[in-house]
Amino acid sequence: MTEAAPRKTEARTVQPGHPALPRYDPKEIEKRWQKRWAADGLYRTPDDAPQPKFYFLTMLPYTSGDLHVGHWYAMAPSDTAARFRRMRGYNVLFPMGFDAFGLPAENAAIKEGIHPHRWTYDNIDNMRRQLKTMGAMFDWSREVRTCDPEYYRWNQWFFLKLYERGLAYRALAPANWCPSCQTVLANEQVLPDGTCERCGTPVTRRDLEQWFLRTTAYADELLDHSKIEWPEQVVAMQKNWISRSEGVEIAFGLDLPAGRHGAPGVEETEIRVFTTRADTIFGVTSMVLAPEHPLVPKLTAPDRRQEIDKYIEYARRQTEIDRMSMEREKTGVFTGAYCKNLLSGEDVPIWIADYALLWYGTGAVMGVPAHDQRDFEFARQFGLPIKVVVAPPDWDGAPLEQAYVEPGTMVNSGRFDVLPSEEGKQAIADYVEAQGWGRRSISYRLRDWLVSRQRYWGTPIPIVHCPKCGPVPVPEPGLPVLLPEDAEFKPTGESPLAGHERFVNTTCPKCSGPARRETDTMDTFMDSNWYFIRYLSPHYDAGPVDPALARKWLPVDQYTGGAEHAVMHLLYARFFWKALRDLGLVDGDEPFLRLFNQGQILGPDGQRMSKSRGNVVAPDEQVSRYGTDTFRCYLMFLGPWDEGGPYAFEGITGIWRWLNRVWNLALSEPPAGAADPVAVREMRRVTHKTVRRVTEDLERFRFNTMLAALMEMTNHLTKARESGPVDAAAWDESIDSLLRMTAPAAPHIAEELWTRTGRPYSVHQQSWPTWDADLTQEEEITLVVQVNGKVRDRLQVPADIEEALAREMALASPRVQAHIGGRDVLRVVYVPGKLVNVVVR
RNA sequence: GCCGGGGUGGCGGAACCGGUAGACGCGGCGGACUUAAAAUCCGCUUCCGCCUCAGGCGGAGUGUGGGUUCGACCCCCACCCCCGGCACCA
Repeated sequence: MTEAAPRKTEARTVQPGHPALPRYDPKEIEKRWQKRWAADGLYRTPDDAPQPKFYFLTMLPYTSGDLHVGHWYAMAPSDTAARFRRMRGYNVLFPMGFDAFGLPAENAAIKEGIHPHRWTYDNIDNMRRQLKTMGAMFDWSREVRTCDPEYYRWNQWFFLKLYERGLAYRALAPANWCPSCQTVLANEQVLPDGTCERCGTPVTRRDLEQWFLRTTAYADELLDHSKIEWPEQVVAMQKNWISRSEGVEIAFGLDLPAGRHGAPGVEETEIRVFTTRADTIFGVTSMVLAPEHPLVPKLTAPDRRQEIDKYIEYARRQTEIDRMSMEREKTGVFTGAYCKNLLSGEDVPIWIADYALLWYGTGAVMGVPAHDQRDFEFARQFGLPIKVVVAPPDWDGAPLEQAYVEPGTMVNSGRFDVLPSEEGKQAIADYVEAQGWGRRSISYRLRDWLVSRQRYWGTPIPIVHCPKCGPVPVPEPGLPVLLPEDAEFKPTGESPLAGHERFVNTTCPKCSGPARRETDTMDTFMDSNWYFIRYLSPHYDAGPVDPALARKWLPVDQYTGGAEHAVMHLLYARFFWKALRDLGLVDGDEPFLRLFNQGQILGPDGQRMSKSRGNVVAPDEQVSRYGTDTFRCYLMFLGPWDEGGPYAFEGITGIWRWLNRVWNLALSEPPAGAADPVAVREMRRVTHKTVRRVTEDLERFRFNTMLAALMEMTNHLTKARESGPVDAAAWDESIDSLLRMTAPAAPHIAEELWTRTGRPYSVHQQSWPTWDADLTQEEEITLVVQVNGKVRDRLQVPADIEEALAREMALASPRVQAHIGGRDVLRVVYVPGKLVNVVVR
């Protein structure tokens, strides 16, 4: 590729009062520079550059096949910020890859008869092509595809490391089952309304042997975000999701009367509950067990058995939707058994009810209707006594209309009476611990991550089930356990791999006897746990990452992506990183030091874009009409990046016009001659102020105001040129800065103009301009004069005006005098450089 | 219900640390160029009222109602609405 130069055949536009200029033709320019940059390896990130490293990561796309506006909205501003970093002297790593495993590939295969492998790789090729039209500085030499065996091999390797450490385990558990996807889902993948986040089908429960990763082992550490700069919103969502509660585990005595033993030999002598309200223990009037609680069959009275069984059956049939529906009346059944409140000595009837959740706390709730709204409703429903033990202020002993959950003074609580309930909480916890009836404990809402999936297009779990040895890890030389190409992948509820004889039948690595492979595959969030580590050395085969490069590049300095991943990817990835840290594979406690969530781009109607609504904006179409640079800038100009918002087709012309003005400005000779010194100083002031504004805006990802500042500068230069001779040096400085500052947002036009104005290739290897604070000083300011806080006059005064003079001028203003109207001046407030406020009355 | 974020012209949005509300852009209106249109360029454009109307003057105004302050889009209190998340978590 030769140096770009204006060609004779080019179309020209005539500017009023200016010689004919070549026309701005983004199509031609953009294609040409993309080729040149690729040929020159301009965006290859060296591992050994002397500059400080900066790892700028943006979330990789799922291989849906088409790059939509949402991708552009996420990536173009990220690219701009990364380019800015680079110009500021950092060695910036800005990689890209493809999240390539997952259900859609399989569904497409079933629907259209294309193999998931083929579907995925075709999509990758198309998306890579589309991504390249963005003109981003992605280092394609580091591309990662998560469905490549050389990638998922390390998923398996990690899995085995976690398994060795007891962080991966298999357990029988009631799992979220999507009848449509025919697979289990992690809790995070069930929407609040109880439907599958992928297909919207109501999720049901199934008891299944599943693989889990022990995320709860890191619950407390995951709750600590003090080492990272993340949006408050995401931090709040993670905290909320993990939700730590401090309380006490307390035993209730279980001494079943003869004849009440459901089964011979009930060895348990207690039921343990978890409570955060130990202070209310004297108010317990029922014990509520989750229907699936293991003690239930043992302690149910024979005459209650039928009803209890019916209720258990009813509870397990509930979909998440039923179970979560609001305003539902409390249901439950009495077991016929009692337990003993060890503190009060009272007998307490044992019930089962589905508002007690097996997985939370101990799966058993002490029912305190007076001080817990759920228990209150339950007691009302079944006529259980409501015993007040924490007196509300001014309580006259009347029955409560609803649970009183606030602190108060303890009553009816034996030796703890009269204590403030907050103190009572501690006193009772101490007492319980001293008596050996329980201990303080912590419960989390967070549950372990269910990672196995009964689907084909994913990473096979590298375990062999041997009838003699049980589950046996595949030894490292046996990795990767390859996903067979020729599987029948119709969903049956069992993994499609289960029907693949050659895959399933194997020998036990331990005893060499016949054995069967695990046929479940891993959740695709496993892939996104560490893809950013693989970018560093995508083809390294002695480990998941070249350790030297891991030390150099990790952790990620800046991560950008959508907030929808707050409690899935972003939580799993933090967990995973911490596990890797403890395995000695990475250093540091957090994978992503800074996070920024862009908002969501909506259709022109303000609704989520969807084919069915017909409000989808096709990026390719916008690009072919206006060019990549215009489209990139427009996405950034729409509004604050973290807010997202509707895409308005009309507005893009504003950016288009602006880039054309920049084009004309840079290529036209300004009128020569002796320039007015005031105008020269003004031009330099505008330029240096703009450099400051743009720099500060880019640091904070405020692309919309950055572009507004560049437009203002452009407008100023246009006017300056119209209104007389221009100082050549000041003009050159302005154009130079303008082009450098335009380069991150509109890389192609900036490069073209940079070259056409005789500057050395490439603008993207130039340093970012700096500003001179002295030159940004205004000579004149507008002094606002207020009377009683209302603006009454504006005076043009020298910036360094003396206070006395300013006050004098303000009071002398006829407009101000008119508004004072002879009233007494009480005081005059002077704010240097801003205003004078005359207070009268 | 709880936790975050937000409510500013016709529209997207701007406003530093409490000091000119409406930058920048779209749209609209008027004008220049053109046979014409497109494109481009220039001017005006928060609302209301008034006047001696190329201009000028006054009032109101940042979801609502209060408060603090010389001065509030910004701080405080109460409330309404919108968006996102969580929601029987003991």
